[in-house]
Amino acid sequence: MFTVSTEKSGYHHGNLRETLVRTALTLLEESGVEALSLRAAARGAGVSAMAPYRHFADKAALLAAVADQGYADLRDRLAQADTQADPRQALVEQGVAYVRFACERPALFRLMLGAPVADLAPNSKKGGGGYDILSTRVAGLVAEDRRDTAIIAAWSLVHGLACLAVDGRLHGAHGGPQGEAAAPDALARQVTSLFVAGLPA
Amino acid sequence: MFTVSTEKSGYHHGNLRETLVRTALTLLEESGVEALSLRAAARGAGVSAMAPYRHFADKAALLAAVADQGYADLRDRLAQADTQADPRQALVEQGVAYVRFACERPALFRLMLGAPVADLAPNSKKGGGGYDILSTRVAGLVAEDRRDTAIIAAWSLVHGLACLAVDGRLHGAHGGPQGEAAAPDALARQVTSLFVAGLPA
DNA sequence: CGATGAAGTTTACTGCGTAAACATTTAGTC
DNA sequence: GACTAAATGTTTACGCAGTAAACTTCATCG
Repeated sequence: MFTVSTEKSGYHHGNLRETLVRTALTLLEESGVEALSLRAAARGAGVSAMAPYRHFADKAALLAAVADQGYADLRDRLAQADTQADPRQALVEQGVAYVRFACERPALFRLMLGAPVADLAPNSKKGGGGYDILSTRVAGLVAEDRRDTAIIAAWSLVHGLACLAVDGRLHGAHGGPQGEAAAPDALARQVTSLFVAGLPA
Repeated sequence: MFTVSTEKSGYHHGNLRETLVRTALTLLEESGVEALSLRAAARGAGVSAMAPYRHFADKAALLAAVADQGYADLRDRLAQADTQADPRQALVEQGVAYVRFACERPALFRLMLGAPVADLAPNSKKGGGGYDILSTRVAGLVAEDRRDTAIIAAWSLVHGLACLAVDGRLHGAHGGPQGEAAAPDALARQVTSLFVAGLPA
């Protein structure tokens, strides 16, 4: 039997894999993607530059592991937001939660839902990250023949708003002189409300 | 007066800046972002590795120049799509054009509308890339008090769908056994139609 | 106790972005 | 036409990145 020792014993770290993922996530969120390198993660974990290769095939594999953390988090948030009496209200709250997640953790959000980094993240596609929570909620709101379209539309709407907000494309040439855009939270609520209101029963 | 000689004369290239942008765009679209380096662009232009620095402050500046090409292209496509009698139809066509652009030139689309690369691209924000075309069309469809919301919603919707399609997140756990997702074109039409239909007059 | 294999280290190679110093050409002036 | 300055390319060099290969340490099992 093997004990997954959490101690470090000088030479052997004991818990490198998890430490690397944690370090990488911190690096990502505090200094951006461009600061996230295998070597930097190794440094942060107090280990030699090549050590990560004992736990990850390559950089993409580490990124995938970090992304997976994010999928679980996002899923939790959506599930939390979905606890509303009114189904339409629940959908709106999911949208707000999605956008809020993106704005609070932009680099992680981009890693998770931007250009695919590897096929190694189990939850990277439609099935993960709480997609089912969103789609179930939408499915309960529209007739079966428009169900698929409505689900994709709902996801597209909040995903698009999240991307635009995260990438700073909602400020500039809008209303006011210097276009002080509304907080993404509020925007998410308005936009998803508009969408939900227009949804055919 | 100065003649912008298009000839190359051995040592002096004569037209390096434009050649670099063209080469970079080709590299980007044929081999992806990761293949697009200053050095690769220089190689493609048949010039030394440092030559690009005479025309671009850094890599970000070159990327910004490439992106600007894309903004003009996208703008043209939206303008073209907007030539429809029925204003709602015109909006739908704009959405389809937006998504089609993204799917046909995914790497360029990501460069243009993904994580901002520099503030050097004149059209990178809301004001460029045909944002005004979309927003004008939407503005004509809804009452003034919901105008701003509707504009952002419309952009979010098509932008989100474009991102999801480009990043391959519309396949997988959907309808069919292996989820043969509908063509993004068709999806775009369905989704934007649904949105337009639900828009309050 | 000694072998085995997992986990870490060192060394090395290539490509990248960038800075600095140098070389070549073109343009503009006497 | 020769002289000079500015623009444009080139060479050299540095540090950092990802990764491959060979070596080292150590915990475990027979």
